[in-house]
Amino acid sequence: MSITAERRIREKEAMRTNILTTAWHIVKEEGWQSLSIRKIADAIQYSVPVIYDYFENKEAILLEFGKQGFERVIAELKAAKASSSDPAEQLKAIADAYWAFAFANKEYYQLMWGMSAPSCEMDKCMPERSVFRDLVMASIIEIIEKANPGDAENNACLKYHTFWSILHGLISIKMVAPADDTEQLNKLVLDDAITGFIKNLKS
Amino acid sequence: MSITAERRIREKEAMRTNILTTAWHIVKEEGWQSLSIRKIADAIQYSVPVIYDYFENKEAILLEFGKQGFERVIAELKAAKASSSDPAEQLKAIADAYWAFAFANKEYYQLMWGMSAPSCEMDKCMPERSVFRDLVMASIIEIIEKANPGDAENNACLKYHTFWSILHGLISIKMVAPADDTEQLNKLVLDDAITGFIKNLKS
DNA sequence: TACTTTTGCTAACACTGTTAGGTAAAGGAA
DNA sequence: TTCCTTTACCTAACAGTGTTAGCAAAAGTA
Repeated sequence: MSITAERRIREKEAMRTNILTTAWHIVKEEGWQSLSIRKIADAIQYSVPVIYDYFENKEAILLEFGKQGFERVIAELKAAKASSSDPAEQLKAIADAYWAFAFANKEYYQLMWGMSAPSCEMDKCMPERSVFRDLVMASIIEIIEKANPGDAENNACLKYHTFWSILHGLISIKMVAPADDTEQLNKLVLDDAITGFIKNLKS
Repeated sequence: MSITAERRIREKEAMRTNILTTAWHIVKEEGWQSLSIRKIADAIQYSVPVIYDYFENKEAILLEFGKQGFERVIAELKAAKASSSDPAEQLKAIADAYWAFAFANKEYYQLMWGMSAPSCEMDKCMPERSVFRDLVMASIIEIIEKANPGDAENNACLKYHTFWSILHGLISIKMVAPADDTEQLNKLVLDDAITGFIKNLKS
């Protein structure tokens, strides 16, 4: 490969990330609803069709952000799990990390869980979501089984589903209808549930 | 009021409901994303601006459906509560009714909880959602307190939040990423939680 | 009959996502 | 350097979207 070809690949990559970061700025300031190809083109000072040299269509851009979101939250959940070896602490850390991610990056969360604009088609094009689910499920079930070694396998599965639906439920309720006085209450709900999952702990 | 004026009011009302039912058909067949004023106008065989004589804008139409959705689900939850006097049965009936409503009317549920197209602005224009929340909260807390007369008031509130976040969490997870093998598991999660809320029952 | 209100339309504006087709620059080969 | 091909980029357009201005015809009222 010639020297110029390398530079051109580099430039192409730079343009791609330029488009993405510019789009992200727009979304952060105006929300998913008002992200448009023309706004991106204006912001990067190129004409509209240039965008289509780097992304097949608008959905491809959204998909890229969806991927990013899942990658980031997976990383943070792994870190949270690794922050302790005590099952209850691990579950609390995971809940905290997921909660923090959701509200520090509402745009990601909205996109990932279909709470933004054109997310109906997101389903098929989002293997990341399935990967995320399986990963989280396995990880949490492992924690719960470690804490309750005598339990049947079904039981851990049940507790995982309960844990995860509480977490996701609290977050998505708060995200769609924010009420300011439920902060402590929500923490309490989670803590209560977690200690419930662990109360058969051997030690 | 003259006789013709009565008829004209009646006709105006008929046109309004015609617009709404036509829009509902479109949504049922093609989803929220592809509901447009022009499609409605085509379907009712009128020109586009006629729609604006009956609704201020598109959002007003969506809002009307949102209102409808909340009214219906409130009615069904009331019926569910009235179907028994045993607290555990009441909670189960409520969970069942809410679950059934969500999946029998996905379009309503998506609109009501911001899982469709232009729902970001829905917040301000949706007192129905607050009314619904307060009503359900009071109703469920009453059931839980009846079952656990010795408990502190806080405890019932906690249990309500847990119950509702599990219910909403399970539903919205299943709605955005449908997995077919979780039907029984989800029921089990709910039943388990409910018996947990009631286990201090006096009788 | 004359006047007013309502009803409904055509046409347009300002946006969307997307693409066809052309131009000029850049890269590689002789 | 010259020729050719590829890439980069643009203008202009198409088919949609929500929304509105302005006009013609019908209906109601006096």
